[in-house]
Amino acid sequence: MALGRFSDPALLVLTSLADGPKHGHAMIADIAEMSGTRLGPGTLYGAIARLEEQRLIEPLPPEDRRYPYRLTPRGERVLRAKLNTLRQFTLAGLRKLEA
Amino acid sequence: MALGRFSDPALLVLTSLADGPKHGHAMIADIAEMSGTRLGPGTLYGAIARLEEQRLIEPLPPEDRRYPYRLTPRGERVLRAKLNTLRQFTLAGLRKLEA
DNA sequence: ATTTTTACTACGTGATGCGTAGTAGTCGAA
DNA sequence: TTCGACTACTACGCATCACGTAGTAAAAAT
Repeated sequence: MALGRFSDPALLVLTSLADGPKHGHAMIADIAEMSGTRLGPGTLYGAIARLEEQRLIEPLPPEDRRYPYRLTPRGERVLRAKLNTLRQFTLAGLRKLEA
Repeated sequence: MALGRFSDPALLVLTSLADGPKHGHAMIADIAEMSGTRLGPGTLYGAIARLEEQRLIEPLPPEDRRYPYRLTPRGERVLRAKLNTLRQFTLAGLRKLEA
């Protein structure tokens, strides 16, 4: 399966966790502020479950009714690589548009 | 529906057309070189059909058995906006990872 | 003449995006 | 003290999309 299937919500979640652990609801707020995209619960928690299966994020002990998650080392590596690739890709694309 | 659903293959196709019209097979080669992702025919032509429906790309007169496409003005605007957003997003994400 | 390459079309499955509805705890105000 | 609003999820389901496989057909190469 690899990581070819790396869709928007998953990337948003990983990036939201890049500066520290967060629980679901906090991610929604963070992502909305960061990107303007407000994920619905189905979208968010679906993405979270898949990322956990892939060991890119992992749960922390629950506090109250909150289930915080953080990046795994692997998740951090994958995120960094993905962001770098994307950055280069966008620069190449914008350069293409100039010509 | 908007443009929220703007997944990888669609972005790859638009970006491939950013520096000039191409037909399907040429896009596959271009995209593979550009991003390392080799789209299968189902993925590529599905994305092309959807982008044409959305008037982001349009067909040119066929040559031989080739069906070239080019960006519409709207497609170019949308691509530019998307690439800029993505670039800012990736920079913000990478900054988060530093801290 | 046969194989290979080019350029697609057709189709099906499973994953995923995304919305709606529902649950349950907490908190402040009437 | 009960009513509503907010927080933080869970459950469910439909429609879309990614992606692989198979097949068609013409042209080029051998």
